[in-house]
Amino acid sequence: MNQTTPLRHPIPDQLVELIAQRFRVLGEPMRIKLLDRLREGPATVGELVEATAASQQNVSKHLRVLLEAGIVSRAREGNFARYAIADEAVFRLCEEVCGGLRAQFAELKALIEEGTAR
Amino acid sequence: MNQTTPLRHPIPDQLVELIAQRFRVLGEPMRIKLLDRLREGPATVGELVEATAASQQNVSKHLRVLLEAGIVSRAREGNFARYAIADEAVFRLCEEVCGGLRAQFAELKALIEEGTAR
DNA sequence: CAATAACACAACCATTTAGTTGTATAGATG
DNA sequence: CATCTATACAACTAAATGGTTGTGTTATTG
Repeated sequence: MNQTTPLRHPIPDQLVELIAQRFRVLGEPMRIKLLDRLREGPATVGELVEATAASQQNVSKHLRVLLEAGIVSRAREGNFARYAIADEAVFRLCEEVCGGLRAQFAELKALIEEGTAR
Repeated sequence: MNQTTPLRHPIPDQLVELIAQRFRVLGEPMRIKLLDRLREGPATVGELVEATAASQQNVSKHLRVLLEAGIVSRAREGNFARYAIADEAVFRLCEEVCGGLRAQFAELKALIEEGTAR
C-alpha cells in the first residue's frame, strides 16, 4: 500500500481535473497551517482557531474544504467537533514539495556564491 | 538525493507560504496538462498549443507560471522556445495524489457495494 | 425551559486569476 | 530591408475564492 503507480499518458481530462483540484485544496496557507496543527493529533475547531489565530468562521470554512476533499475527518463529540487527518499521504506531499524547495534554494545559493566569489 | 526529510513543527509561516504557493501552481488543469505533455519530452510552445488545444497566449501564460516556479526550463532555439521539465519531482507529487484518489475511490466503492448488497 | 457554548451556514465584499483580445519583440527568410 | 513566424507581454473581463459579518443549529447546563 501507499506505493505510487505510474500514471498513464495522456492523463484523461477528468483525472487532470481531480488532480488539479486536490492540489488547489493544498494551495492555501491557512489550510496548510490547519494540517500542520493536526499533525500533532486530532483537534476541535476551538483548538484550531487558537493554533492559527484566525476567526472561527474562517477556520470552519477551510475545514469544510479539507473535509470535502477527504483530507480530514470530522467526529462530533457533544458540543465539539473533533477533526483529524484522514489521509496521511498529504504529509508526504508536503515533504516532497519541501524537498523541491530545498533543491531550488541550494541551486540559487550555489549561483550566488559563484557570482560573488570573484 | 530526492529523499524527503521530515518537516519541523510548527512549520514557519514563510515556509507555509512557499509550500502553498507551489501547490497553487499545480492546482490548475491546464498546467497539469502541459506537464503531462512535457513528460513525453521537451516541446515548443506550438507543440504544447497543439497538445492542449488552448490558445497560444494562454499556453504562454501558464508556461510562464511554471517557469517562474522552477518546474520547467526554457531554451530559445532560433525562433522557437523549447520548454522542458526542470523538476522531475512534480511527477512523484502527481502520482502520490493519484494514489490518494485511488484510495478514496476504493473506499467509496466499498461503501456503495455494501449499501446495495442487501 | 431559558441561557449559553461550540460550531456551521449564508450573504457579502475584495482580491485573485484564468482566458481572451490586441499588440510588441525577436529571429528567420527572401 | 521588408516580411513572416514564433513567442511574449499587456489590458481587460468574468469567474472563483478568501475573509468578514451576521445568523442558524445543536447540545449542554442551570
